[in-house]
Amino acid sequence: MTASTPSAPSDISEAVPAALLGWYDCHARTLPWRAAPGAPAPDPYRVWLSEVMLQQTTVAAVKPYFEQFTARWPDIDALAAAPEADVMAAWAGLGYYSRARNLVRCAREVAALGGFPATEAELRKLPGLGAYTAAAVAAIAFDQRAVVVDANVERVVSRLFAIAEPLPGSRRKIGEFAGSITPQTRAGDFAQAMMDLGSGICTTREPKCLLCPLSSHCAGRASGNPSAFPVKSPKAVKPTRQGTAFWIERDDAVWLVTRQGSGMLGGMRSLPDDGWAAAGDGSGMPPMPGQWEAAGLVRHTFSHFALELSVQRLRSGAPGSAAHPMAGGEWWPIDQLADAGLPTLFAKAARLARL
DNA sequence: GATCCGTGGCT
DNA sequence: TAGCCAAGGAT
Repeated sequence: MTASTPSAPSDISEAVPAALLGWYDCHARTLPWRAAPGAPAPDPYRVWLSEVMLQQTTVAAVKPYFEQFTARWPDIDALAAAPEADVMAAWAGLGYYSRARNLVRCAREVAALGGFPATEAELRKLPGLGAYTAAAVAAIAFDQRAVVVDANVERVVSRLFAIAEPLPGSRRKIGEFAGSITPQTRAGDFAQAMMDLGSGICTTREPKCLLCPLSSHCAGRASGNPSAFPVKSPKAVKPTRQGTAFWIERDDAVWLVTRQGSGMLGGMRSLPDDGWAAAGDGSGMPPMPGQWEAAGLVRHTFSHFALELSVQRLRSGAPGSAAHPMAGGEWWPIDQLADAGLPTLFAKAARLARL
């Protein structure tokens, strides 16, 4: 490294982090899981929990869940001791439910270890921690120098260096450029500063270059059209599937099942259905004979397909007149349905059936 | 590398 | 408003 004055660094690998951290010191967002710029690192448990919740999920959606989780399970030992079903129900509505299953597994592993490992490589071995989350926790909770690359960083770096190669093929190149501007110190602040910049300034549409601390270094801005970066491959169109869900009611209770496996909504409580998740085109066959009535249609869009869910309702008459219609479920009091932890699709279906 | 896996906010 | 997309991970 050639000589350069700290006040006016000439090399981009020094100028960019210096400018970004200076901006962050004044403009950092205040978030429930975050320490102030320059402050000691926060509790690794809270950093980890927030990072998992924030995977593909907006800050606005995460905030209430983070508050509820930390109030109910204030530390790793409390979460490790929680029944998995309670955690799944508490996660309901947040989506990507494999995160909740891995959250419980991870909590139990970490509790058995006596605490979180403090290195990126060890963190990476834990369930639910991929390259991004391991780097983020290492940097934010343990002040380890780690190259943290999420969608924000991909966007900022793609613009800063005007990377023409489209995602996802450009990931390796983006990682190398990100590494070139990641400082040796203040790793956590740098990572969070990149995310704040990507979230509030270097936004997907109409980036606010006039407010950007990196604008003078930005090749994307110099190109005249920073919004053109990152270049992305066209995405596939979502097919539409049809399915049917069944509202079976008796004695002010409804029959709920718990979904098996790790597929769609795996491990979550739900209404019985006709297998649309696996079959792609549900048979519509009810699980038992009776006077079924159409309660309506729910339209719901998942990550990779849209669903038109027909909701069929059966009010089976005299209380206690029949045995359970199926094995593997439970009668749930309808006035306590909010506590069942139904994923959003089935919460919509239940709302329809109760009208 | 490609595919599967949710949801809600924003424009 | 209908589409776009967000602090990704597992397989």
